[in-house]
Amino acid sequence: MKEGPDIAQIGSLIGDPARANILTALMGGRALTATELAAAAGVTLQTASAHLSKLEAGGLLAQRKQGRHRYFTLADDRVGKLLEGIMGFAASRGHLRHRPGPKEPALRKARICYDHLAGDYGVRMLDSLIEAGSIFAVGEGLSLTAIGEKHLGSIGIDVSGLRSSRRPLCRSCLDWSERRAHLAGSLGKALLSNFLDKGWARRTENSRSIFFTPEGERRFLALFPLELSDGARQPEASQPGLTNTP
Amino acid sequence: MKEGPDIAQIGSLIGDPARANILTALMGGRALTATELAAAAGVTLQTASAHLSKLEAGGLLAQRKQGRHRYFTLADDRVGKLLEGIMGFAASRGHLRHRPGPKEPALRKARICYDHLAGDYGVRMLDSLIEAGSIFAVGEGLSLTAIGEKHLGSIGIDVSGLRSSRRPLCRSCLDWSERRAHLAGSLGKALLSNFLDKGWARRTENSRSIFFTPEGERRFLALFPLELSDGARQPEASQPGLTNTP
DNA sequence: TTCATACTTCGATCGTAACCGAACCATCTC
DNA sequence: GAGATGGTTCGGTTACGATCGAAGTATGAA
Repeated sequence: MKEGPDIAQIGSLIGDPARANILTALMGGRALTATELAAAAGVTLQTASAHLSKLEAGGLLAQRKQGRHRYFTLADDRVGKLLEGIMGFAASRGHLRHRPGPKEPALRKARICYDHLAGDYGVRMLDSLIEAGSIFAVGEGLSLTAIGEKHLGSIGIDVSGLRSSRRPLCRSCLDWSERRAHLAGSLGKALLSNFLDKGWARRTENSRSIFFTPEGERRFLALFPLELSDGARQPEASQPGLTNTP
Repeated sequence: MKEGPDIAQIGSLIGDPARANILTALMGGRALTATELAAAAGVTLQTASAHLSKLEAGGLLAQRKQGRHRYFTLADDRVGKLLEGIMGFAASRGHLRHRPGPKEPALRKARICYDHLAGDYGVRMLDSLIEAGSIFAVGEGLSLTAIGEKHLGSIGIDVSGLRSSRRPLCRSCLDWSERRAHLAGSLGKALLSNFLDKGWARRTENSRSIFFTPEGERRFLALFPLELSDGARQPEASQPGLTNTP
């Protein structure tokens, strides 16, 4: 016993329902105030304050004072990835919260996962990019190709600018609703920002779901077509000479 | 609030120190009885029994009755991956258990991670395989090459047999002590089994650490050489035309 | 059958931590 | 300055869950 890092500490941080609600709310990516988080968690401000202190001490949250407000975010994208990983696991065990609520379908269709697009649309986007040869996939690894750089450049994504950041360009993130990978990393973030900037979609209040306008939806689907039928989708692309599929 | 899967439930399962000890012990990969796990967790048998019921109900554990014994294991390798992910996160935040114990160095050198080799030696093995062209890496994705299949076949790994299993052949797993990737998946498992079978190394009682014999260590290091100096190691291999590095 | 071992269930205790009311600071507006 | 809003700290209550002793069930050994 007592081997390795202390998983119990962060487990218990995530294990409290109020704190889990706070973390889930912050998965939306935007910075929220203590008051907003208290409402999200369903507790009073005092209680939320105590939770927020613990989460920050545990390294899960970062805060930034702005006037008399105190804005909280997830500490970094590693926290987001960790939480999405746990969500994926929980979803696979059927531990959905009680019963699917009315907002559930919208959430499954398109939602924000920390800072990038997830849900059916997120998965579709990655599938389409792989099919088009824009992204090269090996197992769980993703890499932008020269074709992809040109392709995305044409819709206004400055790849070379993204590459200067410390953060990996492409990262695969397991989608809890689709149980398949979608695109994360700085490129995933840039793509979602691009859609929001163009007005194709907008964020909804108090929810992680992303609402596409009819026009935006049309354009999105045109930009990311899928040739294969749904049943035949192959998430793990391979190449001659490479053998990774189970 | 109340969006998405219930992360609080599994958070609280992992969040109890006794249960965390049980899970950590089971990361060793071997099936353990309730009595053994009670000892590992530092609680009485009754208490452990209650914990084990909860963990099983939560889908983290699988049990198998054998005579009057009841053997527990992690439910599957996804649980192992989840736990290793949390460990990696916890280690990165400096949440090591209190202070490094006497067993810590051995654990950092070579240990078992569910069913494959981790620690310095695990990371070295993967680095060497990539350098030798046996494994092709793109970001976090790993793939066995034709060269690698021949190479590993020569030391007694039956790759085609492994490929028939449902489980992915190659998978990268983040090492909490080295903070870099090591090889998991059915190939990772087969390699460790191979070393143990050959007597190069053996498992230690009541610990996840792996002990290499002097002869085994010599052979292991010869089989997996490293050309690059330690400082210049490049975890994310790339290929002309592929651009994934930050 | 009898005894021992492995484990579970029951019942009671006990500690901790989540919770909120109230009071207290800090920052902004007027 | 006074008042309002955002947030923290303090104190006391409460409830849940971890814990163990004791008794009960199942399996194997003699």
